[in-house]
Amino acid sequence: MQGQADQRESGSARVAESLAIAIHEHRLSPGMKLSEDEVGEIYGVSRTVVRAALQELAHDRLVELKRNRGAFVAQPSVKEAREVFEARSLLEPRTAKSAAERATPEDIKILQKHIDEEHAALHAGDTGRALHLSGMFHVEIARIADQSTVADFIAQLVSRSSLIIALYWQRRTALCESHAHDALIKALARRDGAAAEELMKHHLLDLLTSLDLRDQPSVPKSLKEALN
Amino acid sequence: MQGQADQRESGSARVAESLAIAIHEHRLSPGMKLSEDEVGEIYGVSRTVVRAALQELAHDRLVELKRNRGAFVAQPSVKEAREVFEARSLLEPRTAKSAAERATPEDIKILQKHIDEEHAALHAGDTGRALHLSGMFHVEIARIADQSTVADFIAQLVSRSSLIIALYWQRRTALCESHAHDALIKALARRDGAAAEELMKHHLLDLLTSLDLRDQPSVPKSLKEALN
DNA sequence: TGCGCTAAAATCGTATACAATGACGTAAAC
DNA sequence: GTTTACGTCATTGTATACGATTTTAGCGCA
Repeated sequence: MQGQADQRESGSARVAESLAIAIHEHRLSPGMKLSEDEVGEIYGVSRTVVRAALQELAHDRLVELKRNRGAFVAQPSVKEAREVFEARSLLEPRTAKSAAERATPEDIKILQKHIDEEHAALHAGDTGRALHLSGMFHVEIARIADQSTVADFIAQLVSRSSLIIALYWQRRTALCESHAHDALIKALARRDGAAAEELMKHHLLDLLTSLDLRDQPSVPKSLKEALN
Repeated sequence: MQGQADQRESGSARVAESLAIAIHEHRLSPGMKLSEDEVGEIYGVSRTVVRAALQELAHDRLVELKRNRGAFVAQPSVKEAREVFEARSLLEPRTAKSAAERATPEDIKILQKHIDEEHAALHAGDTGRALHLSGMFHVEIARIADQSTVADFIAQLVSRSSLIIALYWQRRTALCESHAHDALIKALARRDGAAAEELMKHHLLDLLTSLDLRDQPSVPKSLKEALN
């Protein structure tokens, strides 16, 4: 995702990406322990490459490395959650504006495909995959803006947002938020930068307010973690 | 820098920080090869920890990892240089505004100390250290804004800016740019958020325009690299 | 039963060893 | 003289081994 450009995907990059997707799709929950031996056995690689992968994920704040204790799927605090969306609100609206001013018909097609797949996944009941694709939509917009540096940051923030949603999402809002993406793609298609910027800004605000950020640090999986 | 919070600084973190500072201070030039054996011998550690450190630096885009070829101090392209300053212009002005609204007298003292040390280093002829301290000033402002997520991004962008300056700085501007930081600190001291935002915006613009971003990709150290 | 101590088991941090890939120099052919 | 093929060397990628730290289970005792 944010790794350096390897022509042939290195072992650690493959493991890191697989784990990252699993986290995005909420198949790995916040707080879960990622034992080096266990992960290595699953992917058929040695602890060396697993450690490299975990370090990469730790750098993206998707896992937390505790010295001599191991790697755990990160559990963003309420403060961190607010910070992530604050950072996104600084980066994404302006980036959406740039994207709107540069979007080609092919770009629009790719975005539309993302949305279609997202709807399909949602219809199939695979909310995890739908969430993942929803995030990819944001990253794709940054890519269209031809700002790979900002795109990397946004990709990282989207990843962390996935963890934040896993922890703080309020169940009552049934309809995920597909309308926002539809409106965005329309603004991009007609190259309306100002509209895209405004839509993205409100979309992020809606996302933030749909979270329940009232203090409860997390939902610990076991009593021990609760009392740690 | 952006690593996970380790209570006791791990070996790789120590090596990575030392290398990062050396890069910030322009003691390691863009394009230089960082042999694992060599670095390991210097710091008295094995290649295992050196590799971890290099991977961390690669994630921050300070070094470039070429598969089966090794690690090299990064040589940001002109496009990357523009992207870095574009990202900074998205993040730093608003962050400076937040910092101004939150700055305590102690914060101002710390910032002033940074400036003083910077001036002292400059006076002592240690331009490398002055440049490093100048970057730390920007990171410190983000820290004052109490936005650690954004602060991490800014820290990474400042690091990369150091490399960009090493490659594209125009020598003719003698006076580094100390006035800008002085003006900023004054705005922060009187809690003038709007002024701080505007000052930071122009400061970054000045920095960008003081670079010579006309295409020459770099100054290769040897003929071979030139023809690679 | 509950608490504290001890020891064993598990897991991580680092070093070393081996395999694989690319770099470089030499030599032969055109 | 230039170029290409090959062999050797150096350097990285991965696996394994060992020591250090933490966790946990067992045991005795209050």
